[in-house]
Amino acid sequence: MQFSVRLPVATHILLCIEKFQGEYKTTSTFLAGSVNVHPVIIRKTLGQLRTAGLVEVAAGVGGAKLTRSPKDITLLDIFRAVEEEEDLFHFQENPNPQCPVGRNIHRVLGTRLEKIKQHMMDDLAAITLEELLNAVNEEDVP
Amino acid sequence: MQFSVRLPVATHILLCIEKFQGEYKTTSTFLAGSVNVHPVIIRKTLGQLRTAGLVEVAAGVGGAKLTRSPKDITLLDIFRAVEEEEDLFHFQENPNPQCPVGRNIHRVLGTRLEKIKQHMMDDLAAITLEELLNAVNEEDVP
DNA sequence: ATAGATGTAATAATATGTGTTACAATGGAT
DNA sequence: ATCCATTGTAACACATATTATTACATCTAT
Repeated sequence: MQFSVRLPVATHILLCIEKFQGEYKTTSTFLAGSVNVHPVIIRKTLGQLRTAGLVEVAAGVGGAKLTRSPKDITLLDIFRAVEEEEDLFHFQENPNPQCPVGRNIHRVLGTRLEKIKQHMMDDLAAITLEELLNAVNEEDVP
Repeated sequence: MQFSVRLPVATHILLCIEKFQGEYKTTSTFLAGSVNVHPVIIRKTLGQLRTAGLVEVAAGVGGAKLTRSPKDITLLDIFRAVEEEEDLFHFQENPNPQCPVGRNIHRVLGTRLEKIKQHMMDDLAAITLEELLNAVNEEDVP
């Protein structure tokens, strides 16, 4: 079980938008060429990023740009833009309320798993697009 | 995107095995009654827990028991027993190596996501079956 | 031997993720 | 005003993962 490719792809898109700003028009086809997915996937993802307020996309003319500085965009912003807000783990719906384990498992285990998810969110929030962009620029191994 | 019901179900199973040890024979049908899933799901999950060395199952006669104390079984043990070992996020296979973002994204983002997964594993390792069992016993709200 | 139980394969139904085609709508360029 | 590259979005196809269920061979205390 793993999270989908959407966070990595969305992050890739945002990095390209910022890196190539002014140099190339970052159309869905251009971005698709870097990420290596179908342009429609790019457009769908850009749509989610636009809904989340992270990018502005020029309808008609084409191209996208960030709405704010890369230092103010975190992986958590991107994660929330492309993933549903839900529990980290799926719980069995109707455990037996006659059983002391059954009637307590969701609360007892759920609260603890909730905290783990919160840690994950905190970790994602600590990584900015700027940090990733710097790493790409400084550690580039052509 | 969320993890499957397997970790919660496996944890439920282990809690029941320990809680009802000596009182009831914890067969797949008995456990299925508490978890509210099909007995075959229980048997498959018990199979994974047995492979991981967490339980012994009495073939033929029926019933299961833990191989060690609940304080020595963590959620990480259970997680590893029922989930594949893989990256937390799925990466796009072939990003464009001509693009500075494309040829660095996997390493730059991957190493950071790897750390987040490690934190999650550490969090899971910090929660023991004993802690959960105590919580079930002490906070039981019938 | 029998009865109840496990181990496991096979199948089905459902959901999710990803790729693709198609096309209306947009908006600058001419 | 028209053209054309582009976006936005629906529709569909396909693969994979998850969960439920049936079936049955195997096991073991009695």
